[in-house]
Amino acid sequence: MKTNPDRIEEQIGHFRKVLRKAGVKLTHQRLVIFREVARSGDHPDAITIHRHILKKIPTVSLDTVYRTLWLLADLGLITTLGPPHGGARFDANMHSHHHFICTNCGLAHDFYSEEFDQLTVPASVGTLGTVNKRQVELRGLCSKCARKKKQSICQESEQGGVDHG
Amino acid sequence: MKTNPDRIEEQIGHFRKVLRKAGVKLTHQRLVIFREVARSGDHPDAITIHRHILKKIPTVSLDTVYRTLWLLADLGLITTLGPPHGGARFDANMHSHHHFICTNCGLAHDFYSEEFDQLTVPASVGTLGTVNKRQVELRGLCSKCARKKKQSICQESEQGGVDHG
DNA sequence: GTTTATGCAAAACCTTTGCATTTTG
DNA sequence: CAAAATGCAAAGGTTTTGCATAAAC
Repeated sequence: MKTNPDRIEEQIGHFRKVLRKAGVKLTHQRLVIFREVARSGDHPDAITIHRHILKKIPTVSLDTVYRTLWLLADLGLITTLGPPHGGARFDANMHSHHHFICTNCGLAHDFYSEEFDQLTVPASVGTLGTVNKRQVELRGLCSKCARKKKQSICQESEQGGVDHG
Repeated sequence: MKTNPDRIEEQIGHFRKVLRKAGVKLTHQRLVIFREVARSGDHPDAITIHRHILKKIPTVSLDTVYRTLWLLADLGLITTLGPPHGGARFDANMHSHHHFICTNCGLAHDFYSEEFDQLTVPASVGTLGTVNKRQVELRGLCSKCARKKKQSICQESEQGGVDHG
């Protein structure tokens, strides 16, 4: 489960297959961008990825990086951290709680669970730093978006829709 | 544990105390902004908060909302969802995994736990939507930032420092 | 009264979009 | 060769900053 070279090549095989199946062209840029995200274990943002890609393809543009990343996300080859795109979101609930997050519209709903509050921090995490807060993120499709998707298309929702070209 | 009026007034009492203790002025704007974040259970972004505040203080500016939100976060009165500010972050690790997130520098490190992979989704969440992914977020200070804080100030770090005035 | 916060305007970002050119299948 | 992706440049958003005015202690 590490980002070792063998695993990355395995992932790239899958990447090629998914692109072909989706009828999407396999360009050099797309391959290098995907490899970069797969290689780096620290969940970089678009600009960090662009900086790294520039060393391999000096002419690549930032907007290609963005377009590719959202394409890969749409194809299910990568995911994003936190709520789907948009600005910082704030939370005044300082009690131990957890979140259900809709990966389509960004809805974030609190819920409570004594079981989740008491999760034991794995020993391996101790070497990374000090844990102040344990929070479970359950990600999926909220009922509203599920309904809309069923009807036809999920284009609008309370917190803003999702659409990357 | 709901955002009912009583609980909010209780939170506001705490809010006043923390501001006084920190030697920070208690302005009308700050009070209204804090109350708005406390009131809304859906973790709004700055612009959504601003829109709501405008109904109560028609002259409030968006930059005051931002300044206030980050101030409240620094005072520990509110938190942010996901990695601390910055753009979208990408993850090519499609295996079930979990994150340690440094709330200071934004470092996000994967770790694995069979126990965490198998968390039982509470029944109450079923009404919100369909869960595709369960992911635990352990939040705290990474060892690098802890070291820097100890030395003097944590001003710089790999993924960008934190400093809101 | 002094210090601090606000509002304004402008700047600095990050992200997306339209279009001519290049590349892929 | 047709269809699609890239790079460029420009626009669209969001977030931050400097400074005069206004408000809190």
